[in-house]
Amino acid sequence: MPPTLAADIRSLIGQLRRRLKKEAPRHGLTPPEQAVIIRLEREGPATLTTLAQAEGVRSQSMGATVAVLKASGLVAGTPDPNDGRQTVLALTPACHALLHAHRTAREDWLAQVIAARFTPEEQATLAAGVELLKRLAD
Amino acid sequence: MPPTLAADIRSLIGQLRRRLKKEAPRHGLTPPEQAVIIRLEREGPATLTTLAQAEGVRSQSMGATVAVLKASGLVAGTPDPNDGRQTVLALTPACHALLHAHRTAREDWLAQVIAARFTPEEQATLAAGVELLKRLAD
DNA sequence: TATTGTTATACTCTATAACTATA
DNA sequence: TATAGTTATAGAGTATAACAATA
Repeated sequence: MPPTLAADIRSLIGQLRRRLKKEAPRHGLTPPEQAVIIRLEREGPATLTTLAQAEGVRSQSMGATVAVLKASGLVAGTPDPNDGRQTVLALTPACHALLHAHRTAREDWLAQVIAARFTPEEQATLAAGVELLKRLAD
Repeated sequence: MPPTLAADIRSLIGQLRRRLKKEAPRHGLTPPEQAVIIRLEREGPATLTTLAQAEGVRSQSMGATVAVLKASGLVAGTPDPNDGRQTVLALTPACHALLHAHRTAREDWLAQVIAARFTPEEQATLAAGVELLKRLAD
């Protein structure tokens, strides 16, 4: 049974994606929207093009995602004073507050499952595996 | 920085999905189609409902995926003699031949990347991490 | 009645192409 | 010309709802 690992990964990605999507209604954010918020929180303000490159999508696709977040009041854009073409995107104070409330209430389904159903050793293995999978995405 | 692992996984899934999709044109199969073929090869013939449950999608969605594979001549359905409602789906000889040719030609992009860019130790870590991620998909 | 599978329809995510505004 | 971003359009993947055929 040779190419098991590659085949496993292919199958796994689709299933995890659907699983995450199924939980999305809990916080009202789709997976791509979550990814953008996570990135802006960790790495600070960014432009549309930068976000698109980081997530591996076209600027048009990222534009659609960001437009929803702007309409929800979670992300705001301010014009770059040095370059009139660029808009710097950042999380709003309301979004920061929501993230904090969400975490203190332990509402993150995925984080809870990881904490509840995996031993510390397994969590370490999981983290190591995730780091390696990131390399596959490049 | 607490919920890093969960956030990493969320971000990772989307990126890996887009990466796999980008390679799909090489073999002419979309990720869901690949998943079905992999499953039928490993576990043998199955019904539409069984496949849908195993992949975590509705039977309507699986029906659409299988319809494409049937039209391509990779999957064939034969009526179950015991239960007239069911159709048993299986890979065609042509599909088996394609899979074999594909593997001997080492054309699987993902399998090649794993073999080339990961040490045996890393591959073991990767395999362990993938097993744990499978549990998350339940 | 319950189950298998199909048809119709809609929404999300992403892509390509064509455009505007600024550099 | 080149880059940042927008608008228009299309396709893949999946869902819900309603149905037909068989058990």
